[in-house]
Amino acid sequence: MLDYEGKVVSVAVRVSATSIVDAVANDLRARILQGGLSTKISLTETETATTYDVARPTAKAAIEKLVAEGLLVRGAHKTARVAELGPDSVRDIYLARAYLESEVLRRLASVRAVPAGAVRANLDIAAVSGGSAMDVVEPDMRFHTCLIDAVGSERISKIYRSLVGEVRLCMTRVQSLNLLDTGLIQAEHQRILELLADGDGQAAALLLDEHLGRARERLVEAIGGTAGPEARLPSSLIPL
Amino acid sequence: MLDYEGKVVSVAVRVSATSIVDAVANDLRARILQGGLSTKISLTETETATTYDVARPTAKAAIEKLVAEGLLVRGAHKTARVAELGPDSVRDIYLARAYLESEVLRRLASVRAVPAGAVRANLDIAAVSGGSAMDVVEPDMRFHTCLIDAVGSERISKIYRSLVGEVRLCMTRVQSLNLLDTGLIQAEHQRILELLADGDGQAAALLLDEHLGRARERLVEAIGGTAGPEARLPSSLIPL
DNA sequence: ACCTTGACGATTGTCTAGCAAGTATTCACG
DNA sequence: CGTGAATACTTGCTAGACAATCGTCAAGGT
Repeated sequence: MLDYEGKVVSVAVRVSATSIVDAVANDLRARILQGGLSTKISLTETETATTYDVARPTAKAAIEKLVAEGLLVRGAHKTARVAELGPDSVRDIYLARAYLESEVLRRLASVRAVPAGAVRANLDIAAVSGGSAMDVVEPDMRFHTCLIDAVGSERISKIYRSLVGEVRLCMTRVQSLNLLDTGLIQAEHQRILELLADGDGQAAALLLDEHLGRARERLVEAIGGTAGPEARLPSSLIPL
Repeated sequence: MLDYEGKVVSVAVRVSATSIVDAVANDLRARILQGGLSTKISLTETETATTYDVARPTAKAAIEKLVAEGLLVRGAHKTARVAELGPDSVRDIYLARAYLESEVLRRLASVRAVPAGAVRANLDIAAVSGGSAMDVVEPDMRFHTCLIDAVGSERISKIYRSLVGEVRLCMTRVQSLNLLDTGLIQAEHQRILELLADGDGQAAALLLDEHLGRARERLVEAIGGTAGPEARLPSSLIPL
């Protein structure tokens, strides 16, 4: 269950000599993001310790790591659970995303920078057009992450990554991910890249606001909240 | 040394029933931000445990908390030290600040929102005009924090607070804080607030970029780097 | 003289064991 | 059926210990 065979062969094939608590935290995070853990079941320290065959302080540290990341929530003397992430949290996460990405687009457009990774990610979105809707999540995330990383700021990238973790967390809550048309996503991404090449940061930021706002309200609706007006399609792209 | 008398009276006067590790982390953070700890001295786990009279895992948790905040750095099996924060780190921190605050100003201007707390903070800056240069740091920080908090996003505020912690950390490295004229700071803040009231987000964002860019390069120069061209005064405000 | 290697101290990572305190559940009783 | 107390469970924290690793430094070989 853990990619860590015993304790003696800590350095065998992998160059990454991750600590035990990191290994536990990583596997736990993967299980959470994959949706294997519901918000109802409780993540006891002793329970996680026994499942991973580690001591309780180690499991405790791993849990606290994930709590700091926002994927788990825990009160004092209370057992940890997977974060709830209701409609208000989703809106807050997407608002923070929009703040970061809007400004990033403006600054990228001011130097007419079109990140190569984003172009490739958008091509990958088109490639999986026929597959499952879940397969589009990864390239979609990669597109936005590449935009953020293009500014070359260590802290901005770190901040965005924590937000992405929460986004993926609330996406696992939605089983049917047919929230958006793949073609629409790809087309809007393409337009954003074009606007970057044109140096029109203002238009790119506005389009991104639309893009994220629609995804946000669709996600809110899928979680159980009431979708806002941003959920509707743009008038120029409504299918006949 | 710790506002926590023994272990039995965990709830005595303070309403804040902080845990022991939080109390240690808070006091440690205060000492770091106050400049009481240099980057040269090493923060050993056992050392911290003995000074605060707690067990080693408790001190370890507190140290790891501060490492996660970015105030301490520590490699594997290596002792923790106060973060170095050279010129490149300072530029990265201020870049992230600028990204967040620029977009915040744009959105605040779009609804012509002028946060009352920011107005008050700027008045406080003018009030301490005759005092020490160190006294202007607190209202200055408060001005910018109020702008961020005005958008009402829990995550954006949290993100910004972590950046502010790092800013204050590298400010403690500079003993002589005569980096900027108090009058200039106050005047630019005032102009930003006016632009918010006018709804001109673009101009507010540009002025903020100048404002932060100048502070950033002055700070870079003060800690040993070579200041960029942003350090100079605006042509309209150069004193005769 | 320089480089490699070995040893040693210091520090961290992890474990075991346990006690105290707080929370949640359950069960008896009115 | 509702309420309060007893109980089990979980967490917060401590003490002690051992292994692994890093840094330094000295000894030895080339």
